[in-house]
Amino acid sequence: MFYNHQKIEKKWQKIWEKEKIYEPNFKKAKRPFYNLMMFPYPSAEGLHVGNMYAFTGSDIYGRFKRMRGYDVFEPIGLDGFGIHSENYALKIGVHPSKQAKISEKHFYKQLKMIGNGFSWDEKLETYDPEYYKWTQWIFIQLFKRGLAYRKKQAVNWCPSCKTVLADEQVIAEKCERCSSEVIKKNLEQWFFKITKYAERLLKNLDMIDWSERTKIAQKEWIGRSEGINLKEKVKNLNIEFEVFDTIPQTFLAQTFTVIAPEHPLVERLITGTKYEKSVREFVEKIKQKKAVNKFDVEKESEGIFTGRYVDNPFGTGDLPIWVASYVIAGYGTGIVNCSAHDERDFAFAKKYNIPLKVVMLPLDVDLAKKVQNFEICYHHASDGIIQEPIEMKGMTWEKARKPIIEYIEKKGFGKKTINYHLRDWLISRQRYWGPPIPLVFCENCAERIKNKELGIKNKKFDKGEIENPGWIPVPEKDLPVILPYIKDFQPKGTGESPLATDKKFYEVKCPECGKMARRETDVSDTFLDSAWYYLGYFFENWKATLRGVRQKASREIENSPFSSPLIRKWLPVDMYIGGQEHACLHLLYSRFLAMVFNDLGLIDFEEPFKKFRAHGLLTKDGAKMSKSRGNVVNPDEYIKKFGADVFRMYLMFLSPFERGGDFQSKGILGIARFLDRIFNFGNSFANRKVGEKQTLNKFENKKELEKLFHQTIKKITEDIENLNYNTAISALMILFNKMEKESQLSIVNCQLFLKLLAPFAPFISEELWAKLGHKKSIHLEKWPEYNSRLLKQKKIILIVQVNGKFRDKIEVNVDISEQEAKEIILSREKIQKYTKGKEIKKIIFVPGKLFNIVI
RNA sequence: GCCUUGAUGGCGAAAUUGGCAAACGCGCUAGCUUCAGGAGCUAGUCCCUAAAAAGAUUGUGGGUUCGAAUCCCACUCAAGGCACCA
Repeated sequence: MFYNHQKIEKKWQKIWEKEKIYEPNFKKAKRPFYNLMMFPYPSAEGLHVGNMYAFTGSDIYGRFKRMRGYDVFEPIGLDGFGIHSENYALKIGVHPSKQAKISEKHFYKQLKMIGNGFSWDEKLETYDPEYYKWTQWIFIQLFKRGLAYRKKQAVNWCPSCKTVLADEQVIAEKCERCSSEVIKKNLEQWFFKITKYAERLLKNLDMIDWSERTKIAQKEWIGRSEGINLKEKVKNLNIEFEVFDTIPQTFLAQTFTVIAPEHPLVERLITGTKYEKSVREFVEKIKQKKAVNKFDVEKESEGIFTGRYVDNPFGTGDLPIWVASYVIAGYGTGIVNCSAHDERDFAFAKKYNIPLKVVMLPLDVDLAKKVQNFEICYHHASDGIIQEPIEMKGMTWEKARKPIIEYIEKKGFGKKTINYHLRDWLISRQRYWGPPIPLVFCENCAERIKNKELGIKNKKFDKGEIENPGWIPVPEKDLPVILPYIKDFQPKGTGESPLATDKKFYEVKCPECGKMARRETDVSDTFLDSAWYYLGYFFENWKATLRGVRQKASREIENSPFSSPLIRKWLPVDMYIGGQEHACLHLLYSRFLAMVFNDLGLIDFEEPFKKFRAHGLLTKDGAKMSKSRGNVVNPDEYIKKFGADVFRMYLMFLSPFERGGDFQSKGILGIARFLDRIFNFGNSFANRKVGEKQTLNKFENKKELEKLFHQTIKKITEDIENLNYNTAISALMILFNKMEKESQLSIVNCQLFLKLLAPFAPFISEELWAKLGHKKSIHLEKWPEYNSRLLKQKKIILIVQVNGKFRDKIEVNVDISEQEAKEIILSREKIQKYTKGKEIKKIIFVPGKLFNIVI
């Protein structure tokens, strides 16, 4: 019989949706399981095969958990607000609000095609005003607590997208979205204080069950480094500053100091000296080079002497202060003490003939000579021997660290300090398609705050208002600030959003004092939309459930969107699956916001995703799929031709889910054949009644097959739990190959097999299940249990080795003793061939496994 | 430079975590079939060999062990990430 997948799949999509088999009862659910997959952003015509790969992997896990008795919630939505979708709209010349509706239709259609068990009733879109109302609300909560602030600094600017970007969105100096070279611009922008949470973001990583590589990536991005801040004074000037040093062991080797060109102190150091003009020129030159990011670290380590000295607190001579291109203004204090025990410092000193000093030597005499003669730079050597200070002489570099830090602190030279590489999250964007930042700038209120008029009409200014004078949040009852329709939505490149062209939008009265004010015209970063969406599903549902109807939440702001009892019940997310590329973007931002919500008392957890697994990358002919390479695979054609089940199983059969794989369509026929055979096999049972031969559960006279069934159940159960779908499918094949060869299989065997197949091939298993006469969906059936007693073997194959080489195998009782085995084995001809005339030195016997004769 | 992951037949891969290397699938070869389709069935398919026995073989080189794809050391290559962070 021909398997008409197109007809069958359509039929079941409809039935599933109508009968709501994937909609959990949020209130009554006994064993809630939140199975989340990163929701897609519509930045192209449709989903590509990589998305399908990820969604299928997540869905198999969800279906498995559902059959294991959990109330699984598998939501879906679209991250359709923001630069990703806007860039696509720009490309095809359609207004983003119009394109959003088109994408919605197409994406949801594709997502239905793949056969996932989504809760369609709960879907959400981030551009829905009912959704971004809360994105704005969250912005205001952060503002009020002083976690959002405005600051002018050199920021990443994408000349193609014509907007600023967060550090996390700059990948290898290129824009995360369009791969253009990112440059630096000095602009005033909104930031979220994620650095305040650096330590917590780092520490909590030890408590969550995440893919190790994702955790490592976050750890490195946060970049904690412990060191010491040394106090310094500038000679003949009333200037004091600190320098950060992570390797205080060699602090006495420091012979000069370098300062970043952008450092505000540079001006004060040189004003009125003969160095003034040349240093200023140098600073300008470096700034310009840095702006276009054409700065080669290796080749262009340049500097200039400022004419000033540090009054050395250690009494080892004054340290000349240089401006050096390799110092970063934004890290540590932007000023660094330099020594012969640092490669860059060493090279810099050699280039400009600055004197060096050595305080640590290797044990090797020849090498030590070279170090002393400044021929090589000796650094980061755990076994280097410290020469100074005298108190630590003879200690190794590694061992000296602690006592030297104590020594420095005791002498009052400096203090222990921790620095992080993590920077604050740049949140504003000069684009159209995003949630308007819900703030208003009022000159009058700015004046009042500057004049310390901190309270008016019984209302006090909050922390955010005091720290950002003049900036007043939109009252929560007035949310959302609706994104106006602007025909010419193109980014302007002026440093202002297209919203700044709409007078009606930005001319508002100050919500605080009533005078004329100007609304913020920037929108917020897309990653803010997606940093809380996992909560959004519950928020809307909660409201709908309370009202007993499924409808969107009302416009009124309730106490808090997060106070739903369902959030307490369903969160944090039990299993989150997504791409590794979001390790330092979405996954970091989501954790940060959850911590903030936790601090605000909105939620009772601070880690949103208990378990996270990064799926592998699906490549095409060994290369990443991308439009520029022209190797993007369109899944629709494959689904149309072979069916969703074949496509799902083919993708999962490629390789382990967490490793990713290479899409070479030639193997797909194997899976197509396999499902075809299953379909024919299942149909041969179709005309029997369900009740018939129900008792054949016992597998009479088919001990071997019975055992295989139980082995397979065990294997697949474990494999799915570990996301090893490829070997689970292989186990299904092995079992089915055996079943086909059996002449008298019971309907029970068939049913059992279909259940094991169900998470992988939801349509065909459902179709055959129904043909067997079942009224209830197979996806709501109970997952088969295996009998571990049956798996115990009485007879086993004992492997016989001679000198560790495989020579023979014999079937014996599982509990055979060494002596018994020895007698049998040594009498065998095959073995005698090797042992004849040789002395047996040793016998290694692993019970139930192996017998090794050493001669 | 640093970090992560990986390297096993013609290809995708498997190996109970130190105990029969190559399960399962693709491809290929031969035969049988005929609902000419995305065919099906049977047998074979790591290398050397006419075949068998024996042997060699998991990127390279070394080590630990009765025994290594698996553990340790050094290196090579590939993919991805970070990178002036003192």
